[in-house]
Amino acid sequence: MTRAQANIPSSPLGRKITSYMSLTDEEKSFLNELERNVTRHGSRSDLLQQGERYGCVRVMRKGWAIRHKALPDGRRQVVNFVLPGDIIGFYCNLFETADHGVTTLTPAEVANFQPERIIELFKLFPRLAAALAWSGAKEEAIIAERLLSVGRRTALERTAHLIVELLRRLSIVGLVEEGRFTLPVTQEILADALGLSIVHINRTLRRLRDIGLIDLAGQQITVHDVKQLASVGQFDELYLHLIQAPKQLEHALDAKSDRKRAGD
Amino acid sequence: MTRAQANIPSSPLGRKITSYMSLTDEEKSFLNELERNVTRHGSRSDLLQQGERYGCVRVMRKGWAIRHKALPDGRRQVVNFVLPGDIIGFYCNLFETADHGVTTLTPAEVANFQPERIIELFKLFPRLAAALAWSGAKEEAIIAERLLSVGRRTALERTAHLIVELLRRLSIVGLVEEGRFTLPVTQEILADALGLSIVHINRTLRRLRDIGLIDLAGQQITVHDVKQLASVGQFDELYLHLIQAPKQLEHALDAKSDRKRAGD
DNA sequence: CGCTGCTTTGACTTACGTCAACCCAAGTGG
DNA sequence: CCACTTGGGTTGACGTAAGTCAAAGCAGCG
Repeated sequence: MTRAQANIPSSPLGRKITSYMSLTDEEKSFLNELERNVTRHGSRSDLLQQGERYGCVRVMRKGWAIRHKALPDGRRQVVNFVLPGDIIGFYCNLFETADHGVTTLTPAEVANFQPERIIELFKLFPRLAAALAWSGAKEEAIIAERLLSVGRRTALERTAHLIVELLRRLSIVGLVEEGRFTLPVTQEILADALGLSIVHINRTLRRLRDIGLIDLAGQQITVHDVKQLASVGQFDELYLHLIQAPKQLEHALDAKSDRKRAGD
Repeated sequence: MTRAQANIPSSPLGRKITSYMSLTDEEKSFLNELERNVTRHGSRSDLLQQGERYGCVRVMRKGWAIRHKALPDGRRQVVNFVLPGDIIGFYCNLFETADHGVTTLTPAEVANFQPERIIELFKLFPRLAAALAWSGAKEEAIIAERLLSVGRRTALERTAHLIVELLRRLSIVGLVEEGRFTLPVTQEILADALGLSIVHINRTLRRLRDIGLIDLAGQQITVHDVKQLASVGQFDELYLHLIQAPKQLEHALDAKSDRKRAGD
């Protein structure tokens, strides 16, 4: 790996981490190296099936996917959306078998690497390990917030909340323009994400349109007034933990990792 | 720290990890050291309040607690139950502020340590770091399963499912005897955990009693036929990931950590 | 041009929520 | 020792948000 390549993290994962923590060259090149093996997948293809043995760790480079769980009789719950830059069940890879499936919603570009490399990462780059742990914690926070939605918010609130969440998450990776973004999702999938029936989601979206909060044209959704939509969904920024620097992390790691970084 | 002390992990956390991965003396004593500072709390006391800055990392030694999120208008969702041996929002401690609260349900004994020590742990004991990551992943899996419950299971199924989950989780730490265990929980809390109203939980429990699947006497609950209750709740062992050894983890860490462990 | 997969809408059903009592046990204080 | 409160549990009557069923519209596509 060349030095030049190492300096600019070309990996979405690297870019994501860089956004809240500065990386050493060694770390960057390790990440780039990790994401070297990229595969392409069609729309609606299973990257992982519930009950299957885990294969490799994956990072979403382009496209959308969902993590979902199903009951024996077919009822299904979408646990989370996998957006560009997201890791696909990072920790889950430590498990023997998958307790959920992962399916693409669009054609997707995915980076793959062996789980052993995670262990390697834990040993060689504790800062990266901690950063990824942080990232995993954010995922948990998102799922917990969805649980709050499904358990305690009304259909209208839930739907509004999800739209704002996606808007915010997509903004970070630069996929929103003036409140407009692509939502490559059928109403069935929205229903499964929000614990509603397909018919009810339809009516709820219609209501949001009628109120004038959103516009839907095919897969393009436009949010006219984020503030208002957020307030309908009782959206509280807190859980996304977008605040750039987890100071504690940065501090502690910088201060004491000088030994390891002496070579730079 | 004495050598003798180091050999037997007296910490619940240590015991938990030992159950699926053998620890070196160094690792054990580090864990024991971590849990040295123990505090006691009354029933119904907040260990952490939503919106508050995180203080320290906590491990539940004795007693129950809940992690919960609330909406501005008071509606509340219990995200998870914290049982003896559980870490309280391990990763969350990397965040600036808490997006959820933690409240004890019983008098509790809690071990506390500074978040910096996690960083230390990441640097000095990658195996422990990975083990804790695994443990965090299990927590995420539990929350995801609860999301499936709240989103897609009926009230009866949900309730049955939760009871079986608690039964299984408590068995691991030896708190179940012949299908009987203490459930230090009001119906209001059950309702908030399952996204139901308090009245409806009451009727649902009654139904479970009428069918003869459970017995409730005060805070003692007895499960007569776990198999049947599990089938009512569409309970699938998979998500708890109780399978002892995460082989991959154990393997990878053992094989390559010889350098570090040379001293033993 | 007739699939097939998705959305939309109306009519009706139902699981679950709300309201409002009443019960019971465990304090607690006069 | 007994009133009185307080926090929970239990039950009935009734309301409603959301589900189900069913049919019709509407692309895209071989």
